[in-house]
Amino acid sequence: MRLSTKGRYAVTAMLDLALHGDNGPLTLADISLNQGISLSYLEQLFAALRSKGLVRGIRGPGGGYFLAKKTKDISIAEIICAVDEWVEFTRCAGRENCQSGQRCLTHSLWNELSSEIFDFLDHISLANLVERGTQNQNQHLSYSGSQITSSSMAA
Amino acid sequence: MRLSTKGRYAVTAMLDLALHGDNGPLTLADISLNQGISLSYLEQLFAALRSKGLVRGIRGPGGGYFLAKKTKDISIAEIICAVDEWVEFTRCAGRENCQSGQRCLTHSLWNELSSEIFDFLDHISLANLVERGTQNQNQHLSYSGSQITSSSMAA
DNA sequence: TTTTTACCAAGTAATATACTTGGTTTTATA
DNA sequence: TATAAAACCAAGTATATTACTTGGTAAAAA
Repeated sequence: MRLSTKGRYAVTAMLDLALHGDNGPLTLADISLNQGISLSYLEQLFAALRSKGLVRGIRGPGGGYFLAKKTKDISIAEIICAVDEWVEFTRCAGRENCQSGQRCLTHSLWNELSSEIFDFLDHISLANLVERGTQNQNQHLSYSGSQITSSSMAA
Repeated sequence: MRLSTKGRYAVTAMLDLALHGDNGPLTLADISLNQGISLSYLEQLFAALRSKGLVRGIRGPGGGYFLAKKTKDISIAEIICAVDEWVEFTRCAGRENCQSGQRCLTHSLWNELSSEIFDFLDHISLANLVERGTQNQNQHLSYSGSQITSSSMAA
């Protein structure tokens, strides 16, 4: 998987868009100023976000970008995937030089962990983050994913 | 934050070590063969893992590496941090050109999300992954972190 | 004393990141 | 209708990171 600064830029920009709310479209120049990201780099990120149907762009004066979906329907995973692409690796699929089993086992375990991280990020929406910002400071984000306790895993 | 292929290599190698269990130390040459990672690159990764007290190396014939702690006491976050270093960004700390508030808000929201991801990975241990491997296939990993439901966040 | 291993340092090639330059459309508005 | 503001697009470049290479030294078992 990947999840580095590029995805962070995208999430930060999308958050900016979400916080701006319904005050008309927000220009990339504004986001560039707000977040300290170069305009052209934002253009590239937003080309990806647009192609994935996460934002809509309006040309001409008074134009800009706004979210193409409700904030509750946009997950962090979606945003990161749009710009970073979530790679599934080690698809050794049992054949080839994986006869020992050991290799395949670590691979499949990593793949599970990878998709678990995906699920985690997929269950946090932009709306969650925004709501979090408009409330008091001492709460934490939630993970409302598969409700499995640690006891269900131990032994 | 960062969490790219380098961290994946480290986690995969540590998993290999964990699965190997108590059958004496495992050589980097073995891991290199098992996981398809270059020996010298592994050496670099293990130098970091060793300096963080996650593994111990034994020199000479019959030597190799073994885990320096119990698998239940080694979290995925620890492993990734050892090789990838977890960066805290956007420490604009309220001053400078953050008067608008908007910028600081997105920054602090991202920082919260970042530490939430850290907590998530910090609550998954090597033991969890290994146990997962020795059981049947249809279970999922658990996140036994802060038990907050989504309802506690919504409005 | 030979071999096997960890350990170490200084490189390099390939790739990804973040940015730059120089455009073209579209569209509101003066 | 001309101008300017914006999205949109393509092709570059500098920097940093990733993954690997080379060529060692040090420790310890046989």
